[in-house]
Amino acid sequence: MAPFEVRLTAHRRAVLGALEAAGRPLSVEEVVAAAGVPTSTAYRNLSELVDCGVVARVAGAGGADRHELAEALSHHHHHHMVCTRCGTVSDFDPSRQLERLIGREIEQILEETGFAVDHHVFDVRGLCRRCRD
Amino acid sequence: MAPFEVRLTAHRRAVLGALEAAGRPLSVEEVVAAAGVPTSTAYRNLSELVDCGVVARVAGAGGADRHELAEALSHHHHHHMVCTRCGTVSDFDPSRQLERLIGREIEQILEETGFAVDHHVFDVRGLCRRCRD
DNA sequence: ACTTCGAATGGGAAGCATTCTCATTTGGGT
DNA sequence: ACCCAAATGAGAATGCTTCCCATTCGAAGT
Repeated sequence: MAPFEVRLTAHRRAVLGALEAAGRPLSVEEVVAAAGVPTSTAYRNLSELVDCGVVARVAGAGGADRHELAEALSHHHHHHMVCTRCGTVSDFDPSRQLERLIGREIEQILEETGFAVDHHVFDVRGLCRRCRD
Repeated sequence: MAPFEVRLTAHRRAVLGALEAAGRPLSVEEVVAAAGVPTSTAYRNLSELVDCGVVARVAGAGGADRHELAEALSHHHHHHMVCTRCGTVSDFDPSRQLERLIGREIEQILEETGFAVDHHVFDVRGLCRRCRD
């Protein structure tokens, strides 16, 4: 795999700061702009932070990946609303009931198919309020 | 956007045939191999078929996209199990109860955030039976 | 069958996001 | 202050996908 410990350098602090300030998944381009780090460093640092479990990688609208603070570090478990027009991704909280049901579903999958679920992705795609107008 | 009508040429028939035979989302490489069409044609045809609503594009484990027959043409609504080791994607059926709850959740999202959901993605990621050994 | 013309094809070039390379710099521990 | 592995960053390299464009195909009309 990859290292599970990394130094907390100024760059990485800046990257984490940008993600925290945004409170939503950012594209690499946005991270580069907000954190003021070179592109190659942004990519490398984001990957390392993902490997450490500090940052989560989420699929955006096009092919480009986005990143946000891992759930353990942010405040709660959540899912994503991906705007298929402007590409912006924002978070939303699922209901307790839904999460409970998803948990049960995952157990069933293991039983019935032998597939060991590591984590689930429940994202919705559509148009954000601004892009609907 | 793109054309909503396309000719049903031999190539496109081959592509659709490959997707139908597989019964699971295929990588472009797999489509090229199974349908025996050149890569550029596979990409173009898959995109056109996606635009027509005949084929659905689904995100795989790495950056590479996969394609399968749209739900309207296959047999039922389903979700995906993505193996993070071998990249294979297979389908599974969600319980009625889960789908009902998801529908309700989507209504709430519109009410509370103004985000108009077009469709939802509920995929699980983990290790398939073969890759667990 | 023959013609016609827009649609489809396909090989390669181009475009992007991402990863790799490697010489140089940085920083934590001794 | 010194050492050495870790981090940096500019550009090269990779890999997936889209674009270009000269050629071919095919459905509708004659």
